Amino acid sequence: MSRSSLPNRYQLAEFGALLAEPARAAMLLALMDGSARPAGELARTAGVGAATASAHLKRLLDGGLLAVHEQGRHRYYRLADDEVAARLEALALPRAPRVPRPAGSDPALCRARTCYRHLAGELGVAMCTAWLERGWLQSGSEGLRLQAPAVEALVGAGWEPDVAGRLLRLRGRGCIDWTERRLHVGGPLGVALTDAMLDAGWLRRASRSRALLPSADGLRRFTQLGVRLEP
Amino acid sequence: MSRSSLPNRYQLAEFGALLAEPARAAMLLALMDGSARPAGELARTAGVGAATASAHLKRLLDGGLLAVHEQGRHRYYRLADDEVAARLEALALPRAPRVPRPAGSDPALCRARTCYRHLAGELGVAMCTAWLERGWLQSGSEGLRLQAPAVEALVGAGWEPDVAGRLLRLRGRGCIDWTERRLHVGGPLGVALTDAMLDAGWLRRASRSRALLPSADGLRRFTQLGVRLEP
DNA sequence: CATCGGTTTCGCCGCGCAGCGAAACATCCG
DNA sequence: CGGATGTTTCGCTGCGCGGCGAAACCGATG
Repeated sequence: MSRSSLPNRYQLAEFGALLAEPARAAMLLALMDGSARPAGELARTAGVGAATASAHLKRLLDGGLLAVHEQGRHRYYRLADDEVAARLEALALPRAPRVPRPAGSDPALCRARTCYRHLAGELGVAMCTAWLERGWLQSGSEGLRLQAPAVEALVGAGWEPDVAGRLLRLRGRGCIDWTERRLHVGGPLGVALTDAMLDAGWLRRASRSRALLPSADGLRRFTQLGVRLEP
Repeated sequence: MSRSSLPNRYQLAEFGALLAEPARAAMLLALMDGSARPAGELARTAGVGAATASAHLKRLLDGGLLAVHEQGRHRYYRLADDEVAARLEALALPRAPRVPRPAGSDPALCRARTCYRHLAGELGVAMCTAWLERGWLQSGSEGLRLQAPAVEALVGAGWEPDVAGRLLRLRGRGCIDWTERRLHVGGPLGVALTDAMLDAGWLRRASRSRALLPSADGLRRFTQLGVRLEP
């Protein structure tokens, strides 16, 4: 049991090499808030092509800095663990104990966020739970389907009937939220629902993060539709 | 005043690139104890040629990770500041507040050490101070010269007369100790004195560090010669 | 003053790797 | 099923840079 475990020259060099490329550094920084992001988004963030990004992500994965979560045709990359995040933070802030997460991305402060274009976070989970409970969502062999009473309620809340009606033909997929570890509505249905909520002004995208901010009117509407946020 | 200063991708990549080469990583690790080492020694430690090492040291210097202290024809490199050391330690130990310095190199525990082949550290400073005070060392325009009474005392302490006598022809140079910030005897005289003390068994080299361990007999001899170590 | 030893500069070689486009592969969609 | 989208693999090109030997530079040495 050695008291202090300084890395040897090769371990240190290997870690440094992983940071040494601006594209990789950009990817790591983008993931510092604990989010999991698909390869394509990281490629755009880093400013490189998809092929290049894939190679970088493979290196970071092999190097143990990233973990991957496969979901359909997407591959969500995130930092491997808190230790990696702590190392990266240490490079920036030599003496500070821990840097607080950016407010917009802190799971405790961010009640809603996008999970690749559909609503997730606390609000997404609450909506899924409530609608399953009252039968507005039905889970079948092909996934989640929205039911007619939900459409009526949405039209009653001001949505265009054709927009709401189209939702009946879309399938949803149960998606486990990273931070909540509970189910929410993904798939085409989840995306369409989220897009419609954005159009209706119930939600607003935060500028540079994946956070979604419910408006005051949106919160009222959600309450009307049976979706309650715990205080 | 931004509250948390995460580096941008280029700063992070630049720092990583400096670590990315095993030779550079070895140099940095060798300097983690706060020591200042000449370029040649670092080249040997890293296992590369002098030319290659010089290029690496230049990069580390330009990158702000090292500082250099020119002393005659030697160039002593050390970590630029505590912040750099803290960063490197953080890479190894994500959560530990600070790693204690290796015992052998801790200035508080190491009473004597070599400053490029001559005696430095607490013991070196004490010897220089005492001998200047009692006139055994004289500071002239050409540097430090040992005086006859010192030679007599050394012969009385068991040194060969010709070994001790040769010291009269050698010049010493006042050398500021890094950790003590006080004068000690460097130059040919300092080296010859140190070599003779090693031969006489007053000092012993520590295996893998620059520490010098005075023997029990050595401590007695130093006391006889007017050199007192503060407790 | 001639010499020696430590260090840096210069010139060259060769490897590693980042970047892209094209193509292959997988998944999802209506 | 056929088209669309996200991702990885493959092949290729070019740059960056680590390595060394030779030579230049400088201070120290006797």
